Amino acid sequence: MARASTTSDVFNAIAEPSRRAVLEALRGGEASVGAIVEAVELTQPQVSKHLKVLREVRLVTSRPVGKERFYRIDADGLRAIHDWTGMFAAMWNQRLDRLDDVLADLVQQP
Amino acid sequence: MARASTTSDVFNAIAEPSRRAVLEALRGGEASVGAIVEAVELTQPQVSKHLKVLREVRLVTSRPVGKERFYRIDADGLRAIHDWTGMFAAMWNQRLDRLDDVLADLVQQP
DNA sequence: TTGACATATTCTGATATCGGAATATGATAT
DNA sequence: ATATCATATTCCGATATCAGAATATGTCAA
Repeated sequence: MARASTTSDVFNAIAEPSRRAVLEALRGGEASVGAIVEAVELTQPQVSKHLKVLREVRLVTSRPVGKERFYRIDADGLRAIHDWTGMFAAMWNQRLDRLDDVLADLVQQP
Repeated sequence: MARASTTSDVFNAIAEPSRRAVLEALRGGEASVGAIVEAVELTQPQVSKHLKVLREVRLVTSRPVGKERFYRIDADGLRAIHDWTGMFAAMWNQRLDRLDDVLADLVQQP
């Protein structure tokens, strides 16, 4: 048997650098496929294929608008990975709760 | 071209469920290969091969003790993934709620 | 040195995955 | 209906990756 299919596994889905790039391109919010194609430097079919994988593991959702299709991040799956790596937080020494830092920074800005 | 080699990429290294199992088996601290083989249900050669990958991306280090070899987690690589997923923390629903609470509190306090 | 034990490596075959090119689907407008 | 634009899918060939079996390396003890 070979590796678990990328389709059913969030860890595998983000193992691909291009897919991480797509997710990063969506950090600002919704974007059409065309906008993603411009943001990351990939061809349209490549982006569509990566989006399909991300859709199948529920890392993104899409919404049709005219002939375009807007994608947005559904971050819960990423949170699962964050939590998994967080299991090992006790093994790195400084700054255990980075997320709290982020929240603190946000709060500092009125 | 196919996917980036698992050898040079921490994301790929933990994309494999067996390798995550090995890491989880090491949460308690150092363990010999034999102990890992018993903890996860894999053959010895499989475990050795997965350990090799984990070594190459620096997720584990090893230390010889007699004829055994003890492995331990080097968690910094996991921290990189933790940080990457943390980039999307603002998009987690629960955290957003929490942020809303924090902001509401701020507004309440003059 | 020989034997026993622990771990690592090499080989093989099956499958998954990628990029690229071509093509298909779907929506709107004329 | 047809053209056009946006996106999705299919086909291909090359490569990566896995599990399993066999074998190699290395360490200690008798």
